[in-house]
Order: sequence, then C-alpha cells, then structure tokens
Amino acid sequence: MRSPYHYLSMPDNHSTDTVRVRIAPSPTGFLHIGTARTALFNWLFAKKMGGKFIFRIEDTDLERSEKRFEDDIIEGLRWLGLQWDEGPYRQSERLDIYERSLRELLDKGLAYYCECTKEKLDQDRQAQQQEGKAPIYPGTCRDKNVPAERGQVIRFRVPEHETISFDDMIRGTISFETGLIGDLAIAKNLRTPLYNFAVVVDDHEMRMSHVIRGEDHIANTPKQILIARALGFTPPVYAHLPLILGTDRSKMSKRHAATSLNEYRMQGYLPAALVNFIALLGWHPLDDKEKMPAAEIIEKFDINRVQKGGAVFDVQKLNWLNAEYIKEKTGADLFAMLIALYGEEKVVFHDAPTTVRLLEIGKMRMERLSDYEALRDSFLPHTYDGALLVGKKSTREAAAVHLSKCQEIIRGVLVHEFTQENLEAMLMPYANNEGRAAVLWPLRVALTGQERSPGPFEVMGIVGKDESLRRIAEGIEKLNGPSSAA
RNA sequence: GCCGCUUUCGUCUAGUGGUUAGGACAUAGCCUUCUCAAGGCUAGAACAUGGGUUCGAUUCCCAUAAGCGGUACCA
Repeated sequence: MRSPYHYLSMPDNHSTDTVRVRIAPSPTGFLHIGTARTALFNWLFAKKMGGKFIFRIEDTDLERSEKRFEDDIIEGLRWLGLQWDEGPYRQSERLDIYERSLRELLDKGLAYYCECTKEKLDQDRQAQQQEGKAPIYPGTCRDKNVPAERGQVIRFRVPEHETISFDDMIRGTISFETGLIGDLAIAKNLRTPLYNFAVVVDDHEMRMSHVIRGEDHIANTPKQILIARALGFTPPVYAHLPLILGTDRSKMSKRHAATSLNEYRMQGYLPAALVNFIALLGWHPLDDKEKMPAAEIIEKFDINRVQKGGAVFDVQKLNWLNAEYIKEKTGADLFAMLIALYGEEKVVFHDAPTTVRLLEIGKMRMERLSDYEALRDSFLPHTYDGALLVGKKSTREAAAVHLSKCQEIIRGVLVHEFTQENLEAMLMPYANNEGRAAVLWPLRVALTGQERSPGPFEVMGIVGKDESLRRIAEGIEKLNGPSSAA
C-alpha cells in the first residue's frame, strides 16, 4: 500500500527538495474545463507542498496551434487565479534542446529513421486489426538504416519483451507489456518533435518532480518512461486524475455542455465558485464541508484522497454553488462584475445607484450573473390581463377598492422619502387590517404585471413614485374598464 | 479487436469485517409568506453480479459484467 508520504519520495536525480509540477496544455483549442481542472489540481498540490507550479505551452503541432488559443488559455488560468511561478515556456522556442536529445538517441541507435508512408502504415494497421491483433508498428524500418534524407519520421526503439510498471499516486501500480507498444514516432524530423518525446525532455529539463494529468494519459506513461530511460533520466512520480464526464458518463465534450472555460465566465459563473466546484470533482475534504475558498481548499487538499472513478459534471450543483457565492457579494460587487462582463449599456437600470439597489434586492434570485437580464426585466412594466389583478380569494370590486386606497396612500409619500422601507411602513397597517393577500396581491400585479415577481415595495423603491403611480392607475383602469372581463 | 483503468442514492461523495450505510446537489411534501425567490423542516433514493474467506461481508480475495479511456507523422 502507498504510504501517505509516498509523494515525498523524490526521484534520485532530482536533488531539489521542492515539489515542481506543471500544466502543459496545447494551444489547439480554447481552455477546456478539463485542462482547467488539471491545472487546479497541480496548483493545489504545489501550494499545499510549498512547491512550484510551472506553465508550459505544448505547441509542437504547428498545424493546429494558434495564438488566439494560447491567449485564451493564459487569460483563463489568470481569471481562475491559478498563478504560475514559471513560464509560460513554449516548446516551439526550445527546438535546440529536443534536437540535441534526438541526435543522442539516433547516435546510440535507440532511435532510427523510418521511411514508411502514412498509406503503408494504414494498410499495416488494417491488416493487423483484421487478424485480431493489436495495431502496432511492425518494425519495417527498424534495422534498415534508413538515411535521414529519406526519413518520414524518427522512431523510438521499444524493447520487445519487457514489463514496464509504475506507481501511480492515485491508482497504485500499473503495468504494460512493451510488446504491445511498438516503435513509436517521436519526431517528424530533428526540428519537429512529437508529444511523447518533447514531454519527457521538458519534464526532465524543467525538473518536474510529479506529473499530475488526466487519466487519458495512462497509456502514454510507459512510452514516456521508456524514452526517459533511454535518455538517462529518472521519470517523475505520476498521478492520473479521473476524467470529467458528461451526463452519459463519457469524456465531457461539447455535446454534453459548455466545455470552454470562457463560456462559463460569460454565463456569469464566479471564478471562486468554479474553482470550488471543480476541486470537488474527484476530491473532497475529510469533513463534509463543500463551500470553501481556495485558501481553505489548499489547506485541506490531499492528493491521496483523489477519487479513481470519473466524475460527472453536474451543472445543477455548480449553479447552486455559484448562487451561494453570489449571495455573499454586495450589490456594488455584483454591479462591477456585470459591467466588466457585459458592459454598461446592457447593465445599468435607470442609474448606477438604482442598479446597485436592484441587485441587492435581486441577488437571491440569481444563480449566474447572466440571470441579471431576467431580474432587471421583472422590474419593467409588462402587458397583462386585468383578471390577474384579482387574487384567488378576492373579487374584482375588492381589488379595485384596495388598489385605489393604496394609490391614495402612495400619493401622499414625498418623492425624497419614496423608499422601500417608508412605503412598507405606510402601507402595511392598511394591508394588515384588510388582509395582506387582498391588498398586496393586486398592488404587486399592478406594479409588475406578472404572476411571479419581486414584492411591491421593492419594485416601487426601484422604479420611483411617478412610475409606480402610473402603473397603479393603469391597474385601476383595467379593473374598472368595461373591456377587460374578469 | 487489443491494452489499460473504473464501479456506494439520479449526480458529487463519506464510511466500516458487525452502522438505522452519513452528507451535499437535485426531486417531492410541509412551514414561513402578497406571488416568486431565499430560508427552515421532513421524505423517498445506493453498496454492479456470481463465487469464495469468515461466526459475519458493502468492506478482504477471485471471476464475470458493464462503463470509460487509449490504440496517430494530435496532445
């Protein structure tokens, strides 16, 4: 069994006493929620252990890497507050380093040029599949001594019969037979390294003590261990995180839900809520506490408690958590966030102070900042059927009488005293006398035109005296008017 | 197909060789209440299956099943 301090044992050639971990995304798409989670776990581990968190951009695939994706990833990690200690390093800027190691492998005969075309390889694969065999490179060019000029790719020589095992911090011992791996391509040429090779060189060069990454990399691990060994490197300690799943339990993708972090930002999730929620996907503290700020998560974080099975991304729970975070913000906080997110024109209602008050009142109804639009909308006048003004246990006549009385009281309130509190103080005695439902229901409907809405005093406090009286007069008209049959 | 990983309420999870198998989200009901929201209370809901080991297995062992991941000149 793994000792709880398992992760403290450092590989021999890493004389450093600090934990060094990294997030190494490739800029071939917008920052994925899964990448964000991997980054978070690395960051938590580094913070917890007093180590360093390194940021490396794996842009060896020139065809698919784009600057805008790189920018998005950088911005996203910043937004989440996952500050890195070093980097971002770019693999595209480190080609000399890979070339050196590539030459070393070539010189030692541990790697060789392969002249097989893609078509030939595809054919080989298909033939093997039909025979029910594992589709691996058959070793066509292994001993052909193909000269560099004719080489399509550089392949790494994998031993034919050997068992490669490693101790995963999360899963225990995992073993693979090298015979099932086959000689893998490690570079297209000396200046174009491929993933499995570049990672090994970088993780060594950057003195990574641990590699914490998604479960989808388990099968790459023996390949990387083999390459590390060939280069004389001691591999880092590995930890493979469970995947984030969609509702059908397959790897989360666009068909399940939003996958790019930015979409969550634009929908109005707060970074603290997202960090909190994502940390709970595959991990949770000893106690049952769920809502925690990042500092507390760091304090309680223990990689030995990370789950093995994949975790379904449950938006409902994220929404709940986000709502909890919104509730503890002030109206002014929320106002600032909304402006930053959607711009002034789309946010300001009447004026800034009124909007802040509106948010103070309405934040209980928001799960996400994007819910603001609907919230603001509930303070706007709506067209409605006059029949709605009559409460369930009331009558048209009673509603008209009560509404008129309210109108009279409200007229008497001075403009500069026209606040939610004052209005409540003025109207409640009457409502208590006549029956709250009988009085307040028609009042609220007259003010909002909606079956469900914020309360009448809240609405009046926001829309002001003139507008309130206008809406009430309109309500009275609907009740008295001959056209609106109840 | 082959290789690997995984398996406790619908979901995230706690937990133990003997527990009423705990919490949270969601769902339902009730309370509060002018409606809605918020809040409070309550309820239903799980140890994948089959063999062992054992006085006793959800827990330990072995199979099976199912799910997922990988199987590139992507990362």
